[in-house]
Amino acid sequence: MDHQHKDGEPRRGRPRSEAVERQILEAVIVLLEEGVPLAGLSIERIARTAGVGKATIYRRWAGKEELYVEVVQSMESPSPPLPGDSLRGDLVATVDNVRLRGAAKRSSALLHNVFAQMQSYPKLWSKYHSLVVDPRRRVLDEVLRRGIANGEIRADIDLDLVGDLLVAPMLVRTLWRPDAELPGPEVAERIVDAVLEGLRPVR
Amino acid sequence: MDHQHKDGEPRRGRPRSEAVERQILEAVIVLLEEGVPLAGLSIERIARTAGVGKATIYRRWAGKEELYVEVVQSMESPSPPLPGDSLRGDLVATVDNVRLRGAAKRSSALLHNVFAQMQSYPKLWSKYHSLVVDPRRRVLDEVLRRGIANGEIRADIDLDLVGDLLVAPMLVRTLWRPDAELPGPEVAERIVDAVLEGLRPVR
Amino acid sequence: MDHQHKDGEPRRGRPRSEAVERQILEAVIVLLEEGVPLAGLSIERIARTAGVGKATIYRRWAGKEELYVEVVQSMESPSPPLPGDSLRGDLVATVDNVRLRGAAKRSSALLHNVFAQMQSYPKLWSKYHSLVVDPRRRVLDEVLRRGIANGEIRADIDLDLVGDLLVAPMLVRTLWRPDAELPGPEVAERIVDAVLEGLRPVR
Amino acid sequence: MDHQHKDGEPRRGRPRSEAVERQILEAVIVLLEEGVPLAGLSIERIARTAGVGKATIYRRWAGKEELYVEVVQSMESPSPPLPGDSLRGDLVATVDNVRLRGAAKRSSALLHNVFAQMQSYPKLWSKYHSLVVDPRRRVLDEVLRRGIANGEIRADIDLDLVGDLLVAPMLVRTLWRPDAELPGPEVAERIVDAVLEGLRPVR
DNA sequence: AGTTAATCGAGACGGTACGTCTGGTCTTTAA
DNA sequence: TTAAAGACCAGACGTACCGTCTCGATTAACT
Repeated sequence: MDHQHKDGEPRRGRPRSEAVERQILEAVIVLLEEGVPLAGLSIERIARTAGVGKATIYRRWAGKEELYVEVVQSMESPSPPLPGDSLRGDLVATVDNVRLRGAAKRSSALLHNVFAQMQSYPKLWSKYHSLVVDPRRRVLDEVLRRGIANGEIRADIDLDLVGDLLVAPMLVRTLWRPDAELPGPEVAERIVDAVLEGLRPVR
Repeated sequence: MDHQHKDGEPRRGRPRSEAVERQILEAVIVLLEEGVPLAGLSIERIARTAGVGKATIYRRWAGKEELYVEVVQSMESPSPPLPGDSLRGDLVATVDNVRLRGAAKRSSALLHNVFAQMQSYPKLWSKYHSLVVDPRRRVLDEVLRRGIANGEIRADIDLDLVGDLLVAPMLVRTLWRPDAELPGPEVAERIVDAVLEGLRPVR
Repeated sequence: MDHQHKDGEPRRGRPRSEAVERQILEAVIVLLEEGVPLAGLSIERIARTAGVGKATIYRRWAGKEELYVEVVQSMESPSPPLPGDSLRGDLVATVDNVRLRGAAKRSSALLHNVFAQMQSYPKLWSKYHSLVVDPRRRVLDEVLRRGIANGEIRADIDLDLVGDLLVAPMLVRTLWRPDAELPGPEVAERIVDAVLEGLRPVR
Repeated sequence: MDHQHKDGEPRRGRPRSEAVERQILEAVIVLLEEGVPLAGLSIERIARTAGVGKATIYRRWAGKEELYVEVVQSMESPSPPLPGDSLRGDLVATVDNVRLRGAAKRSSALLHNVFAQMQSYPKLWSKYHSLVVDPRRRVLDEVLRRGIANGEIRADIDLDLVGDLLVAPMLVRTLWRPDAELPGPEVAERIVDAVLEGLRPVR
């Protein structure tokens, strides 16, 4: 997000304050937590809340949207390590990682909204994908590939599709349900089991 | 959407023009198709494009959002009848119905955006759910229940979860992928087959 | 100042409020009387004081400067009629008319400042000239011409120059002296007498 | 202008660069000559043009206005010596000295503007008076006093008023006329003659 | 030769105003 | 009563300056 300079150059003038950067991100989060609807956020109001000049925000981000990506990024919890004990265990952990947990849960409505808004800005959406979604997807792919190598998963299957089968239900339940009841930790297990076994009755 | 009067009363004065109503909805669609981002739509601009006064819009809808629901609704294709030949056939038809087809495809970016925006307005989101999503879900539930009755699907399964397993991957691919490559008609088949059979190798 | 429409056309839409127009002009005067320096006036502040949206000001005037001309114009006292009894009497009345009197005196600092600022905007300065300065000058010219016709003034003299000889000292004393002691009513008489008689000792 | 230190003290640290001082003054003149309106001058722009940090300007002058006095001062041509041959000759020389000539003419618009602006800042205006206007006025007073002593000018006359009669017309023509046609060298003669002789027809 | 201290260009900082645009409401004339 | 037009208050937009404040790098004079 820092548009300041190509490194190596001597970087002149007063350096940007990191404290100010944190104040701004924090202000956005605080406002959303206070129930201000995303549409009610304005650069002007964010600046007022953060006790910061508008130019100080524009110096760092080109607009609201870029600021939002960074807010979301700053709230993402890092992927926990996989248990590694079994295929099922690894899949459950990976799928569960899609749920909103920890800091990200400070306000589920927050992420709900920020995500929604982000889709209106294709560039940002794809930036978020490459920064947050893709790395997680790669972890999932690796787990699945190991499962195929072990013979635990049929080899004649499209990894990309399977990824969606596992992750999409959790995403939809997390971000799309109007009732906003966030899924609990047992949901990942149920999704993984259903997808692994299929719907056919046990033969 | 019409806030005009309780029916039965004689309704005096100049009647509202239905042509104007169509002009307004059409103007929204035209603007979105021209690539105007949803955030760039304003009542002012819509009125200008439709050749209509702002008040004429406010007289019909309480705001942009309510107008958007009507736009989306006007673009939804009605659910086609199920083939009814087999469980797999009915599931494929139902899942495929989630894809953007026909009029809805006039501009996929359009729906993509309107959906995104809609999530920011919880009331609208739930209204859309009850109008569009829920009826389709009920159709899907019915198909699955018949499958259980036939013995084609195991009975010990949560219908709601299965619904998500089938629909969510299609939704995510349709609305969330940044590359915006819309899924083709074969995707529904692949999803249904994978979910029916599971990931386990054939025994 | 009204940029609205060529008359004759039917003029549609809500008409501009004259009350609002007065509120705006009054707000400028009130602020200046409160001692706000001209440099401290901003459209934003004027709008706030007048209880008016900024756009409402910009709809009428292209900027601060045009607004100022109208303020000055609205404060100009109309030229009083000439006594007509004698050349000297008419000249004294005309020169005295340059002094700040009546409503214009509400705050001498006001005009002092508005004049100063106006000089920075050549277009306005010349507009003010044609609206306010020139008509007065024409009155003065007429008085002088009558004086020449009567034989009370030498005929071999440049009217324009004489105009300056009479008016400039009063202007300079009114607007340029840093001590800001405004000239009293006797000054016009002394200027006229000195200019009429010349500096030469009485022969 | 130098707010640095009471002289005599040892003054440590890097001394101020005189070159920088000249660069700044020159930058102001260059910008004004390029046709930038005075209102378009900003400390930021002056600093940019001079290739200088903003603080370097503020270290020397408290604001734009103080800088302007120094610019004007640096452009004033020193009063030329009086011819001393006759009363009329000395008066013409003195009045002519009010005209913009020589370096001051580099851009008449420049002084025109700087003067105008200066009136908005009473402190500066009076500073300019004591530095530039008053000395000239004292010269004029001396000439007039000598004329009275010689019997060339009537003794019953207010010197201050006469000063204005002579100087004001030239000032007004130089700084106030919207057409900006600067007076030529013959104007001083005509003013002096008219004031000396008066408007009465020759008896 | 090293220290001290004010200077330099650069540019970040919290503010305020700019002139434009939109949101909703209100007020006019015409149909 | 509705329609189109457009004025109205409010307030956000992104830009430009204000005057102050750090930065690292000079540049003397004083140790």
